[in-house]
Amino acid sequence: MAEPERPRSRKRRLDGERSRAAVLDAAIATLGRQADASIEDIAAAAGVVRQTVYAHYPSRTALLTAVIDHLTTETASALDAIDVTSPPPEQALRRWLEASWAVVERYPILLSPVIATAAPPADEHDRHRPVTTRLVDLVRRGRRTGVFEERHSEEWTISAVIALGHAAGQQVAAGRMSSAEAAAAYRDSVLRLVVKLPMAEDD
Amino acid sequence: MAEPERPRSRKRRLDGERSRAAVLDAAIATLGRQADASIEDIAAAAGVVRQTVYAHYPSRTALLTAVIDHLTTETASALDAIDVTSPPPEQALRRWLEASWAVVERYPILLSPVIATAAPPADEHDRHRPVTTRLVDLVRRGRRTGVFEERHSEEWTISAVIALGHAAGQQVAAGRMSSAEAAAAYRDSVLRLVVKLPMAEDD
DNA sequence: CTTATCTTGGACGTACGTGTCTAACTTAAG
DNA sequence: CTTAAGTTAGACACGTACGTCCAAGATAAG
Repeated sequence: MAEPERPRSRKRRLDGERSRAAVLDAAIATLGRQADASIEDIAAAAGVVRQTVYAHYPSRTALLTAVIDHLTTETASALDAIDVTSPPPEQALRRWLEASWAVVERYPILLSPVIATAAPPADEHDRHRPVTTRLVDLVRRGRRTGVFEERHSEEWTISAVIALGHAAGQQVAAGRMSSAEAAAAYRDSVLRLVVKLPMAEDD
Repeated sequence: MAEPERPRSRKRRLDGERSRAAVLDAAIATLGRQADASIEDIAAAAGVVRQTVYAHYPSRTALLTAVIDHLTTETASALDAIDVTSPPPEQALRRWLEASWAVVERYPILLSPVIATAAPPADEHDRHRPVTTRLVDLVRRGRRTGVFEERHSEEWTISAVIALGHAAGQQVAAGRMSSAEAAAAYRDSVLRLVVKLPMAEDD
């Protein structure tokens, strides 16, 4: 965390940083396709050799951690770019859905069990919590203001939104829907599920 | 399929069949919790030793196939018990949801990637298709009769229903919702998503 | 150009899961 | 009780992935 990145030695080659980034990208892409990909697979995808991976990341766990950290940072900044707190909840939700879909499309690994399962030893059980945090706040606000459905628990709403995101991502991955179709279906479905209807229905 | 189960040898011990069933049950339970459980794990859960598993199932793949076959049969018969073709689509969907939730609750492995991933070599890519087939037919009928939403593709509806089932199952598994809560949330959410609203909204 | 960094190839040890075999034992079936 | 079915313990071969070490070659930095 508090690492000043002190250039203590006189020579540092940007050569190294490039291959380090290549390995990280390859890990994200490869693990997104195959959650149990080996270091060998990742190295091949990065165009390097297994030992080079270990030169930058001491262990598989370390690489996994780096992947998750990178994704968390990227996602957080992508979601920070949108304002989700001031617009009316429905509008904010639309923006959140659009932004998060874009991120998921760029990093399909986010929908893979790699992230959830990769909790090393006794780390936080939800590393990607910083991402859903904004959604949680948004849902709470929508409920407080009376424009979001409150029939079921808040957590159910969150998990339903995530689950529909998974479904949309899988449709695209399976080639059964275009990215635009999936995005629209995802958006419409979530809104239909979350936003309270104009007139109250019976039970 | 057409195996007369001929008692060709003079002695057959029901002892064997009991442990065979124990292994199968243990495999279903264990793989439901941990998709990559070893034969050792399954054997331990069954109260036997690894070699005993191999005495009944020649390979891991064979065991997996047996698990899937068993689940397919069980699920099919559970869903055959309900009539999903004659009642009005919404009512039929309610029944389908209730029945399929009961099955999923009994066999959490159905929501695990074990089933989808376990396609051996060039087998059907969807072994559990016989289960969703009924849902597909039901959704088609509801669309034709004009009571189900047609805004997005049929396949999206199916995959959304499955995805919400996953979400509900995970909530229960994580202890965040009771089984009854999850069932209700699942049912309500699917209906809200699938059934056309009384009055057409704008775009 | 010199030097330290980086990558590479080769080899090695370890751990784990699969699948097979065999001999000894328990136990249900006749 | 006798016999064959079934389970067990032990050992083995095999493959795969992880992680480490080292020496040689390529290359960017000064």
